[in-house]
Amino acid sequence: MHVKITDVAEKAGVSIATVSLALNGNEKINIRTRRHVAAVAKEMGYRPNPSAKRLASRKSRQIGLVLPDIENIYYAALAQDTLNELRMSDYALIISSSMNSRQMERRIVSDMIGNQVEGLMIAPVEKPNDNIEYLDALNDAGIPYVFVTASYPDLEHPCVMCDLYGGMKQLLTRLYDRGLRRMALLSGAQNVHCFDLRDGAFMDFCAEKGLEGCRVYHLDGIRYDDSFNHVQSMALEGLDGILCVNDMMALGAINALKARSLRVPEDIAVAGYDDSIFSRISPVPITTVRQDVRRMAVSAASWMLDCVRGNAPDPENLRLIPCEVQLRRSTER
Amino acid sequence: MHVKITDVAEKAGVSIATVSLALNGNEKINIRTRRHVAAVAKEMGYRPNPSAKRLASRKSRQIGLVLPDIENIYYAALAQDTLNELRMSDYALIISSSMNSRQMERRIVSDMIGNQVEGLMIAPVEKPNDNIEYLDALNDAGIPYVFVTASYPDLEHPCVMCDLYGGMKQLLTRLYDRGLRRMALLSGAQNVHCFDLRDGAFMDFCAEKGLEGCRVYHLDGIRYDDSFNHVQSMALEGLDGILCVNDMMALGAINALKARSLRVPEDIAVAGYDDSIFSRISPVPITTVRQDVRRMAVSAASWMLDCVRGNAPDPENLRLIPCEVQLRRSTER
DNA sequence: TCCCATAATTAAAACGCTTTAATATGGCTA
DNA sequence: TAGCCATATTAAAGCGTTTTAATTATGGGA
Repeated sequence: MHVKITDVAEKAGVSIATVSLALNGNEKINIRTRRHVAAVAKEMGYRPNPSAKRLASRKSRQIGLVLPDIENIYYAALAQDTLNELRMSDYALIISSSMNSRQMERRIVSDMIGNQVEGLMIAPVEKPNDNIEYLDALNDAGIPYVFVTASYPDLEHPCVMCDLYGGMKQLLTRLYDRGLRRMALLSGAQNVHCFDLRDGAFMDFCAEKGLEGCRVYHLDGIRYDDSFNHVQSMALEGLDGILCVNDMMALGAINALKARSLRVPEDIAVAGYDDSIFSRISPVPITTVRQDVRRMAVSAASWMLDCVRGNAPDPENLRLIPCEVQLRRSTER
Repeated sequence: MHVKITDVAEKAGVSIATVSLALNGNEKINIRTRRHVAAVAKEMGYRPNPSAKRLASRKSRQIGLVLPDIENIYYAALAQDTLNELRMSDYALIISSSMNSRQMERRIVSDMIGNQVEGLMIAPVEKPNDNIEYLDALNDAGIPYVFVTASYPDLEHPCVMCDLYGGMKQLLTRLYDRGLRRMALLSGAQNVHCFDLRDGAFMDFCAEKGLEGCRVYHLDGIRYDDSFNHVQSMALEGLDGILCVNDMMALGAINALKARSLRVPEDIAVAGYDDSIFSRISPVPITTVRQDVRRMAVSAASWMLDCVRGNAPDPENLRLIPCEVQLRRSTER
């Protein structure tokens, strides 16, 4: 039914060892033999059985990507970019999504280990203090991993992420220059690194400048409704700016402010984060901070490929990726 | 290093055949032995090598999902739902995205075949008239497939999708009842089934009601900018409604109308499709048609699982899934 | 006690590839 | 001409399971 290596060997008049070596481009095999074998294989439509290949070579040729939420536009972009990055390699990408559940994340990682991925790229739901168990499992199994969209300097894991702290600082500087003095940050759950970083930048900045009355709100969720509902009922006295950890939330804030008959940016400025489509479709274009997701994907994938291929991974790939402020009308006063 | 079946067999005091059969729940093995083996395996942390398993049983235990664009919220939802649906099965889902390129789609399908998926779920970029080549390949390889979010009655392929035609008809009926008589439909490229269906419903409806001056525009893309730019420059005389094939485009239309100092819905009504987040975050909540993506994913996955498991697939799963109109303010006059 | 049917277990043959150590070939040198 | 060496090829031993046919218990009836 299916053509296998023995068929190719027979037709090409060589041994299966030669076919295998030739097809894998082994230099030991005479170049003319290699070409001949390749031609015969192609003619016969030979496709090596991946399971057999994996078993014999003890490599799964698979890399896992664990996402918190594939329906989040940001992670979807990460998935697409990673897919593209690995497409030309001989590694397949196995994508999974935990729906923001730590428990699910653990199960997924466990399944990935069971499925013998050679490496794992993890965009963690939370700072993995109590996830360490699965890191142990990864270490025990000798599976290289890299955190994406997260960074844990204190835990010394390989991480690639954008400089959220720096991005927030830059944004604040620009807003400060525009005269904003009392701002609120609508953030996500505490102890989630990507929020903690921006919370920290916010508080540090306010402390540096001696700004009073600035405040961080930790919302339960980071969707449109979460910020909309919150802004609808929050105390706004004296506030001249609302920052959000993503653009969709910023849009929620804008719409809630409008519902309260407040104008953006005249009465109050609003800024988002990520430079996603939401910042551009807003009735008032939203000032935001651009994250270079593509570059993040490329760095993480390159690092991962180095690891699984046994090359010395380039530490350059683990460097923080700078963010860039995009000023738009929502903060022009 | 890694514990394998021989280790378990030795420790349990049985043969590897017994271990294999026991672990796979074969009734031939005494229930006590099964339990004993299971206990030993668990204690030793035994995880069968998936490659060996796949090779020996000649099953890859993998199902592929080919998407046109994973960054599109609609397909991302489909991916998540499918992932969830297969999670409890013993099949892994391999997700890939073609970035709306037919060529890429072909390559992906080819790679999936090479990777020996047992079944394929395809959300095709275009009506597969010239894709038939890869369908041949699938048939030759005996790989069952099902189209999702697409339906080709004339080609007689298994398909699961929402009733886009019916949904559009329902929407038009509601709008007609509200007095709309001259409408424009902003659609996507021709010969893409999911657009063709709605275009057809639109034209059929207009013909039935004898509406003059209704018109379908085939835009190059179906993103925000595509509709925004189009509406910015299109002739609006006498038009009382603009329909779009998704909510993001409807939002683009609304914003473009606003830029032209036209009010929605007072001056002109706007409707979208999908009932996505965009219809709710709009300054004017958008009337739309809800597609039950989850149900579509469940149906497709169930059908696929039946196929790969060798069960007779339930034709019920291939039935058109009804759509539901969501009336919102953008069409209230 | 013996036999036989039945239940439970196992030996051994795949599965289709990789990889290593060994073999064959054919100059070239001494 | 024998001996070497470099190059090219191959035999054969895995890799860790599943699966089938064969073997070995088990126990109830004659």
